[in-house]
Amino acid sequence: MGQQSGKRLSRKERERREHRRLILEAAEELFARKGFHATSVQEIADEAEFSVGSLYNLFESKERLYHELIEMRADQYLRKLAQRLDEADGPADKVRAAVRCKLDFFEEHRQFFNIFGNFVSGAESASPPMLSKTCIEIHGQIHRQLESVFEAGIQQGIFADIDPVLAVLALEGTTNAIIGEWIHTGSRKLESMNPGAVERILFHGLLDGKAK
Amino acid sequence: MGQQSGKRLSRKERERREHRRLILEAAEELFARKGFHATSVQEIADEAEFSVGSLYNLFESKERLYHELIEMRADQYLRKLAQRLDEADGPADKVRAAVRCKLDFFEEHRQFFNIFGNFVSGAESASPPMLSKTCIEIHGQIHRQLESVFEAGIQQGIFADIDPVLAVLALEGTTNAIIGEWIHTGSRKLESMNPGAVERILFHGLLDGKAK
Amino acid sequence: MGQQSGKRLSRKERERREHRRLILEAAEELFARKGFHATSVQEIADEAEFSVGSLYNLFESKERLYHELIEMRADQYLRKLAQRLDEADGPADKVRAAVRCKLDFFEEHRQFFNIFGNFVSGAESASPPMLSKTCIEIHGQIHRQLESVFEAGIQQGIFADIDPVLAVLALEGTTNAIIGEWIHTGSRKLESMNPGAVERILFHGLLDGKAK
Amino acid sequence: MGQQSGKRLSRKERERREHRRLILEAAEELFARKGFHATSVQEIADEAEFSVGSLYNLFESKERLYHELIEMRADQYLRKLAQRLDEADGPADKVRAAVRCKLDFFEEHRQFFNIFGNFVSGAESASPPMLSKTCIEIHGQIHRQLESVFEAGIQQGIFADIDPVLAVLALEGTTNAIIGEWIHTGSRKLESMNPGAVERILFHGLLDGKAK
DNA sequence: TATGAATGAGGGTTCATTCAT
DNA sequence: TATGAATGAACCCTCATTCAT
Repeated sequence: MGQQSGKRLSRKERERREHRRLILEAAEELFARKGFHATSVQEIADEAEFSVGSLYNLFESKERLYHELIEMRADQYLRKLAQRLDEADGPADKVRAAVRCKLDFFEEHRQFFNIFGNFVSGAESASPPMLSKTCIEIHGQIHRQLESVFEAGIQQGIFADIDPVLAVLALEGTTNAIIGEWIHTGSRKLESMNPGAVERILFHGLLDGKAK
Repeated sequence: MGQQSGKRLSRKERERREHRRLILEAAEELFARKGFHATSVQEIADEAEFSVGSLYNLFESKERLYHELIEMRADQYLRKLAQRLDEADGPADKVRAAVRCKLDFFEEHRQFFNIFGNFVSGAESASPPMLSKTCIEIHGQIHRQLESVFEAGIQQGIFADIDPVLAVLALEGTTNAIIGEWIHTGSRKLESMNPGAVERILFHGLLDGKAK
Repeated sequence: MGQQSGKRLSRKERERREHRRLILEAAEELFARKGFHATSVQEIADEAEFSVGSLYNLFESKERLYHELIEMRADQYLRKLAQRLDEADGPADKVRAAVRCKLDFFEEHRQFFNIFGNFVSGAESASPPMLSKTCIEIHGQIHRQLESVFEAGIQQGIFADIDPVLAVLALEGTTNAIIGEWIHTGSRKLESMNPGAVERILFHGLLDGKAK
Repeated sequence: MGQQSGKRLSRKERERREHRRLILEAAEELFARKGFHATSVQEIADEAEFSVGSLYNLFESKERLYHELIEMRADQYLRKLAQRLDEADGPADKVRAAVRCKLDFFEEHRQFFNIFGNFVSGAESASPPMLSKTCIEIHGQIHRQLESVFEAGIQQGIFADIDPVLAVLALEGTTNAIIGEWIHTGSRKLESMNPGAVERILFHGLLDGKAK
């Protein structure tokens, strides 16, 4: 009863999800700023304007909340990346798409970079142990997708005969460093750090083309 | 008092430094493995075979200990890097030296990468806030050194006309990703991740040279 | 309003009582199994298939619910005991009736023994403090009834000249120990723990009759 | 070094034991009065005039503290009982010794009765689940000792041919009821509840000897 | 100087109770 | 009236830091 038009979700259920979203947002901001251990459940609840009890009605534990936060954003990212790769034509374009997708995503969710980015460097230390598994898996998925792009490009003679794993590390490492620099230098987008410049360096390297 | 002859350090002072070193070593291992918050002062003291009281006689606080640990290794790294850059001839060789220096250093001190690497991505989250300042400064010093290498290389027409900041990010990001992969995939040195392969990708990019 | 004809209880009132009964039953099982503190209001509501809100509409508090549970069963027991004592002829028979009544009652309601039995030994510890008063009163009523049986038996020369208080304690203590043993050893009725054996030991004591 | 005369315990170790004793005493009083769940660690620490932290330096957990408390007193009781049984001559005397030993012990440690006595009636509900095992075992030890006394007495024709298990339950149940009554009626020793009266009722039963 | 027991604020979590719907 | 989400005080426990010895 009542109008359940498109969504067929009860009001209760809709509210529940909204409240979860609000808490996840508050948590994202705090975890990103202070890290997992230094953020208290009380702070998250305060920031989201709920009581601790309510938080625990919606999430099993602080750890599980962190987990869900990462899974939510990571899924979002994975879906976006898959779509952009799918839309792009040919290996070179797919690499460009991957770069742009990543820069776009983390420009919008730069808080999340501080949470997820930690794992890029293999530093699982700052988070609950159980978590690293999830993060490693997600990184694995991203890497596998990109590796297959490079493999295709190498077979087609577009890319040089470089180990695809290494190619992915160069791509991911470079973009991570750039995003980190954005965040760290106070959020303005540096002129030179546009996708074009990144692609140029990835595709052609540092050496002067004319010199070759 | 006592003999201060050649070294102009008293036995007391020498012992003091040795004890600090032992504690810093124990701390490095634990911080790297479990992170700052999950490592207790008691554990560090136990591992180093001192009492907590002694630890506090030698270090102001847990936070300060972490600080000093990073400063110690970072200084070591900075000195080594400066020396290698100095020894190398010409911008291209200096870049090769920087890559090799970094891979060498973190292969020997991979524990330290889990501590210091966290800051690479701008993620100060996992550590006490005061700390990030030190780390940012150190990263700043490294970056400035490398930037001047690239500036020289560009002026000499060896490197393409790329923003040196971006070039440094590519260099640092790629090497970070590789080191992270080493550590994470269980410490064996992947075949393709030798300095030569890294330099190839940095210098010539991903595209097939013949295609150009 | 509504039909109140024969029973002079409205449907509302009848439902109310039925719901209270259902909740009390669920609570009895849980309190007996897990104790007062380890049983949550939520669990009771779930077990009885009501919401917590409904539970609180019917009972003032968890503590009061516990209270009423004990009062309900204790009244039931007191009525049954009074009836059996009334039906029995002479002090000795009344004692036999008391023993059988108690064993019968707690065989049927062994869950309740875990709740009420706690007070037997004067141990009010596990329950809310306010509760002990009710329990003490009920124990008092039982004891007074039994004491008057012994007083009569002594006056009639049937029982030895023992303090009736002590006699009641022997009767109650022995039966409590037996019921506790039943429950504890897993619910089978031990061969030797029949009312006859209990009465034998209470009436004639441990010493061999022939030896007298 | 220092004088370690009789005890060869360091001062540190002696203090440690003394502090444990003080906390156990405070805990005994509170657990006895309010039960396990209703007693907070903070309260115990306050009562013993230590900080919570100190309590946790000396005891693993609240549960373990409770455990140790029971084990300590129960061992004390078991030793005393064994000694008294050993000293007594013949089954009848041993039963007398058991009664007196129990009344003496719990007169001195009536607080402990509220903790340990709970288990007499098989009501394990009020305590942490792990605990009941310890208590059941201890009760088992006591019962086995007493059962063998009755078995011997029956074989020697001193006791009537009653199931020894039942005889033990009568002995234990009766004494429990009496101790409970002592505690509950405010600690004065009732005139009629002297060991002699208890033994009389246990040995000769309720019936008037002349009537037989 | 070296020790480690003592401290207590702060952590994550639970749950009896309330109240808007 | 029936519901169950929201509340927050209180729980047990940890650990960086201090200080008497």
